[in-house]
Amino acid sequence: MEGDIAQKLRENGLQVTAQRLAIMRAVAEHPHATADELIDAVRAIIGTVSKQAVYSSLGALAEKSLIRRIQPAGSPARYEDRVGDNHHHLICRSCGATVDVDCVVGEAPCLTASDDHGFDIDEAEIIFWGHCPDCRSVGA
Amino acid sequence: MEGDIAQKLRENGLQVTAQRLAIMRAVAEHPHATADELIDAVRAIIGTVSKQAVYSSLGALAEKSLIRRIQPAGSPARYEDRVGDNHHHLICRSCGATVDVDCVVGEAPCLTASDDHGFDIDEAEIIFWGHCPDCRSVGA
DNA sequence: GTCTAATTCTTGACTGAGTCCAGAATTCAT
DNA sequence: ATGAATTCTGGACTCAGTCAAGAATTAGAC
Repeated sequence: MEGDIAQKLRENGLQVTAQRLAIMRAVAEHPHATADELIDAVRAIIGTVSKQAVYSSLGALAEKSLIRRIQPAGSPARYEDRVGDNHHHLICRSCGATVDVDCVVGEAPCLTASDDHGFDIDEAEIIFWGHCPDCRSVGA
Repeated sequence: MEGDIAQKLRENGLQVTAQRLAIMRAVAEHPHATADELIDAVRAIIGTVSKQAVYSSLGALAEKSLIRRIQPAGSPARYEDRVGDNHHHLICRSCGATVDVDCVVGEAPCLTASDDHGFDIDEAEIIFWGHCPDCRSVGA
């Protein structure tokens, strides 16, 4: 429901705007999409948006953990809907395909570093790199 | 020894050039440096290099696993010397400080995904995000 | 419903990191 | 020494993302 989203925005002190609702919808409908792809998706929903509105909303939403941002090496940032369940990602080196992978040890295991060097760690980001079945068969 | 490096290059089918030797030295002397910082470091060693030479050499060296490239979100790529020992990184969200962390479970544990989706996985990249002691005390 | 302050959006210029290209210079096997 | 292959130089260019100023929208107070 659109209402749910509006409420989540309000709960986090964010104003409810047509752009943000559309962005949330676009992210939900296009998991792992880039900002550029989301701009197109949002335009398909409400006609027009500025690049800036999308970037700043994605930033605000990510900050409030309503969405999650992942930045794989060699690729622009991607956004997803699925938050709060410590899952990781598996990315194809040749085609960039991105899939979700549940956490190896079940319960946020890797969240603990062997030595935290005095840091206050709040997130562990894990990316598995490899080649997807399609690209392997092509010999990439 | 410079000779060791030259030999490693040859073993991997790469030609030995002044630029590459200097790049290897620069990476060794500046762990976690960005390409830009390395360009400066290389210039300090051999006087001049083109940006391109550095980028392409870093690429070739990383491909042969003579160095490792890490690409933290929101920061340019960084390079390091320490390869082959499955260690991870801990990065400060505010100042970008990067430190090495040994693997949590000792022996490349996270290298196994719960479900590989048919992918041929060759690397697991783990980045811990948080705030370093300095930035915490400043209240960042 | 109206008003006002704060937040958000638009437009467009701009930066930073990295890539592409063509020609010149080096390396290295013979 | 010689020639083929690799690597380097320099500069234009792309792509992702940021900055800034003013216009528009939102939401709480009346």
